[in-house]
Amino acid sequence: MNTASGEPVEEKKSLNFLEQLVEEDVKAGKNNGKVHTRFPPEPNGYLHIGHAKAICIDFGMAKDFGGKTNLRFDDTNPAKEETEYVDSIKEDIKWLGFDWDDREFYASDYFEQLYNWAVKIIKAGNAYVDDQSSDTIAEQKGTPTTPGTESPFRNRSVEENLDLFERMKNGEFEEGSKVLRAKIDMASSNMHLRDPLMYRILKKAHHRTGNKWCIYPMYDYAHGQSDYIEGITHSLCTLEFEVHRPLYNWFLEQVYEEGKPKPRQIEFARLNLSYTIMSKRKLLELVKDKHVSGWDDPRMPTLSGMRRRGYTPASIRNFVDTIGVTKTDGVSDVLLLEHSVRDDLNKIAPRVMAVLNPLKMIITNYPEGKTEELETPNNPEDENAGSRMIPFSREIYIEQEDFMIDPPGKFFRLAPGKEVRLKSAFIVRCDDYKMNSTTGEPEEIYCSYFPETRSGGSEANRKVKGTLHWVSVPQALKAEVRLYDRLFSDPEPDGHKDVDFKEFLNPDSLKVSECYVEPGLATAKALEHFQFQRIGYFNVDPDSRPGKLVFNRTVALKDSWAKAGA
RNA sequence: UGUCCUGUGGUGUAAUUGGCAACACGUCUGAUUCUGGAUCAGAAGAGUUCAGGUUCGAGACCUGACAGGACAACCA
Repeated sequence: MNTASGEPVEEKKSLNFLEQLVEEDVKAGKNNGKVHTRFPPEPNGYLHIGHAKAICIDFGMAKDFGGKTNLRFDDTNPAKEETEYVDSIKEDIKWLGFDWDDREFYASDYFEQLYNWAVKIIKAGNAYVDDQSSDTIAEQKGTPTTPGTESPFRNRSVEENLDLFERMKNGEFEEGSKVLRAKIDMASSNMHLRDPLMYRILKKAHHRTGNKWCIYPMYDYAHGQSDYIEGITHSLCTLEFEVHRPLYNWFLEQVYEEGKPKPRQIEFARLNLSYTIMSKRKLLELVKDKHVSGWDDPRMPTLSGMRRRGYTPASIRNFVDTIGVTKTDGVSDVLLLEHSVRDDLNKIAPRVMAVLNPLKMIITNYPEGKTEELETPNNPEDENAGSRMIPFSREIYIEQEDFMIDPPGKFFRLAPGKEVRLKSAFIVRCDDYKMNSTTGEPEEIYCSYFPETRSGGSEANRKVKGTLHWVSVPQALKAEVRLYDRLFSDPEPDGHKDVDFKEFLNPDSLKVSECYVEPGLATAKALEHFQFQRIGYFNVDPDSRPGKLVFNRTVALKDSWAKAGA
């Protein structure tokens, strides 16, 4: 944008609350004005659209302030974590368009350091080994409204604690028989400060450290210290960690050395999407119980599922950008997401001819056996997209719903006696039709065409209300289409206390059928995007094979005719 | 009956030393179109959860309600 004088005008976009806080820190010279963030997934599931928001924020914030972002796997629980998830997470972040360079870290890389710091905290008298069972510890925790009670082991000597903790590490005790706890305040109004666990005994192999350790640090202890080790300045996370912040800071103070970057935790609202569930546990349930074909089922809100469905990285980034960053948790409408894909695909997806529910049209005055090639633009929204040739002949398929024997007033399509344009071809008039005696539906329609109305021809400018897409019968390719719809029929499937979210599974979320597509699609590659003209955006499923094409519907085109309730 | 956080059109957000509530999506008109798409023009829709207070002036500041969310895993 420019002013009359040619001066560039800064498009003033207001900063979100996170950017404001970070900017204040930078201006105040904290951490020498540096900004370094991290994205810390736990490798226990696939990334979903909610993670995409966090990724965009973590990487975007650093980029905006000239800093870097680390990828750190928060792998402190060997019982749940697997390498399969590590690989998929890396693939998804790259696909989304972000890069961590060589800064790929693991909390498990820090186990030794974390252990040494724990020893230091014990020596300072701020941690102790507790011999009680988890049930007893839970009981002593109190409730949000009543204070907890102190463990009888709370005041063991430093020497005894040191000895016990080392023996815990050496595997001398059974799983669950001892834990290391921070000694803070059993009466705190913040439950997380009531002597939280730092370490538990887990005799399980870890996906990276194998059997080297049999004690593993808890999230609160490991996460903040990992931030500190990596020189993270801003530890951005979701709102549910808000109450953890005092503990985050407490642990940090135990080991902090002057002059080093001091990470600051700031929380933002996680993404909630209507008609969608975001819980990893529940998504896993859908996979395990075979309600979907896998983590990458195109109906899943996972990034791998959305990629397969035909969502583009840009559409997801734009979506995240439009919903913004705040501390108010609400539910964003999937409509915004869908608008975002349409918007992106409209600009980049080549238009092709495809007929989902074929109805044969015979053009009675077109020479039998003749075929001609007609030129059609690849994408009218993109001047550089060029054009291609498509075959036309005496018999073509049109969409069943584009023909009505007795149409209502504003029906712009084909009906007996009416004229319509065939996209990039001719204007035709319907003269007659044949009914199928068993179905009671039209089976074939007979039309005459007007040779001079060919696109670019002398009568091409004749006004007709409707334009139909079509596919020439002899050259048509048969393909499979998978028509996807929302996985759930309720706006908040997991928002009902007494009803299981699976009750809201949409039985029509997938309809598989056959269609006819133009011959040029024979060479379409997996994940390639197209617009099936007048129908919707589709992409090629990885299941697709030469001779057995498979298309997924990403999202339908907006349809004001259907919406009018016709 | 605790502590912390949050309340702005249907939805998501904006209003940066207090100054006539803005934008996007959606909705509805109309124009245009060889996609009933896209595009363009326009309209409706909130007086900012409520009640007090400070002020010439409050969405913003103060007080008190109310509503929603988070927190009592050897999960992250």
